Amino acid sequence: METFQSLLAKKLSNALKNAGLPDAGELTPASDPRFGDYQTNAALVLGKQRGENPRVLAEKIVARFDTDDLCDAPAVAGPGFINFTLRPSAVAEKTVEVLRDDRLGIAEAKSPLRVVIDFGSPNVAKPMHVGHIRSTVLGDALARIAQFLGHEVIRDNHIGDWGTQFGMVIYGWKNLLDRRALQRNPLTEIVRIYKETNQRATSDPEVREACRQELIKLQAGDRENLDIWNECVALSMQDFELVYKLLDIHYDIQCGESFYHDRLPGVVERLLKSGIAEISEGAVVVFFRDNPELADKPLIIRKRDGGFNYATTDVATVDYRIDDLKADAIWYVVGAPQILHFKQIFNIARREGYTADLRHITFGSILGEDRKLMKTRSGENVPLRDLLEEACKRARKIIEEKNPHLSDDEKTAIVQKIGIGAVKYADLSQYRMTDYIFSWDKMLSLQGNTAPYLQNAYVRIRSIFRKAGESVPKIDKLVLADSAEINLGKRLCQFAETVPQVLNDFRPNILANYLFEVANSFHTFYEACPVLKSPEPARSSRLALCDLTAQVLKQGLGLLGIKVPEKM
RNA sequence: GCGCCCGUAGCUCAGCUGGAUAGAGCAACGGAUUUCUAAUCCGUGGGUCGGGUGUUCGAGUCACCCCGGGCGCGCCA
Repeated sequence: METFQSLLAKKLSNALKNAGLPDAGELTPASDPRFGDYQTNAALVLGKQRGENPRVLAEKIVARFDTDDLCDAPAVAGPGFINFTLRPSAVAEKTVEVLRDDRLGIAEAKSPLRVVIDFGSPNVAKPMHVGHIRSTVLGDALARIAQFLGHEVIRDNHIGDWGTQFGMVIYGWKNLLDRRALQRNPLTEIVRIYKETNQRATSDPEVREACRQELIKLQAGDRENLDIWNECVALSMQDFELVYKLLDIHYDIQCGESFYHDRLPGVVERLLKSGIAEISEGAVVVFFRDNPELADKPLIIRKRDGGFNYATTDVATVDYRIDDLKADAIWYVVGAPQILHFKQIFNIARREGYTADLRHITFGSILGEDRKLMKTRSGENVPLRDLLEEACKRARKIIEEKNPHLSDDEKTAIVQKIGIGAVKYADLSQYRMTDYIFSWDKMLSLQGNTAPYLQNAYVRIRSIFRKAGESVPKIDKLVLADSAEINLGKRLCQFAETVPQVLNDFRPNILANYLFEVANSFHTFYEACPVLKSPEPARSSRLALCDLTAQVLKQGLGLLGIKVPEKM
């Protein structure tokens, strides 16, 4: 199925050829409804290239443009733009086409990639907190979208399960552990012993040294320490799973840092051998002398004491993902503070001859109402599970107010979709690089660009079908007369143009904003155009529009990892 | 010192590769409901796009310099 955009672009290309001109500029949705539905700046670009009057060129192009019932005669406007307005009949036909397509018009990628997406990556022995929302939710949405577009996605949870923190955890386990507390709430107890050990270590050099020894024993394969480590990892994973279940997130593989442990010596040897790394002040270091930006920022891959670090693991991770998993691309959904680190890692990968497409997909922070990093009142990280439960609690309160007659079971199911959806949407509807201020009232509001507003549009449609008591009519012809109908139809046809755009720059907010516009157009239509009370053929047409709107909302939100309720 | 990100309406934010008179939502004000979920819709007011210089037919967008905020830069992850 072809979108209006690509149909028009082809026609434009033909017109240019017939006018003896090369392809130029671009054909995009109109910047303003006054200018029609699509516009091209081809004549402006060509005018500049050839030193000719753009308006004259535009006229020449328009004269050779075959509209073919698709749109009205293109109009030349302003400095030389060409504007296209779709004919309602063409919109009606395309809408039917989209309705019959189980992909809602969205084409699969021409050259599918195998892409590893690295997102989430919580640390063992620490509960997941707000800091993990963005990576997790953004990574999951990108994975869903890439997968839907036909890419082969491998979702990888790069868990922090092998850091220096284990020296302290093991020391705490051996000296401070309360077994009963561990049974009651495992992660809380592990965090407690970790924190307490950390405190002791800062003030007491002997404790610090003891922790170091525990870490060395662990890394040397000491049985007792390995057992403790294994148990901590398992308990932490159980805790992560609870959150993933709430968020409806799954991973294909969970290769944490420990997975790469025994590959690290080989990595360092290889880099030394190839001359990419060298020994400096007793450590093994990679310099980036020919890169002005990195010239004064070397990267240590083996410490003076022989230990490996984060950077070593990340080099090994690139190896595994490309050599073993055969990835064409790796997307790292990791916060902006690590930009430098990934530049270094990617630079090494290129020097080693890897050609895979490596992307660091960065994002900003979540701030509290005070515009500082979001923390609890006591200054701690807000546990993610608490936050999600709070979201559901608040959603329940609203539902009970608005729709008290729902059964308890119904409410519970709805509340999860609304509460979790609100948290996810608040994140995804905003450009990922901007820090955003976390506000319960805003994200759960029924007005504005929020998940509940979009979900409500869906619910209203479902309500119409319940009321009608009939299944969706199979239609082969739509009649679009009212401007609200035509606008909605156009909007729905744009779904296929919007979704692929997200991956241009990894911006799910493009899809979120589109869905908001769909819901807006639908509500306008809903006010202006009665559905069930209309005579045929309007009634069937409108039912079909409703049906397609519901499908686009459900599919679109689904691609963002957000569910829709039938009632709310 | 070097580098990265951000700065757009009172508030929260869109504006991908430079395109026409800069847009939403909230808040404010004014309307609409015998109607499929008013949980909505329609309308009004609101801007030196942090400041400046430059590049060009055209700059919120690109380059350079400032201002303000955040972050990162050999032995943490």
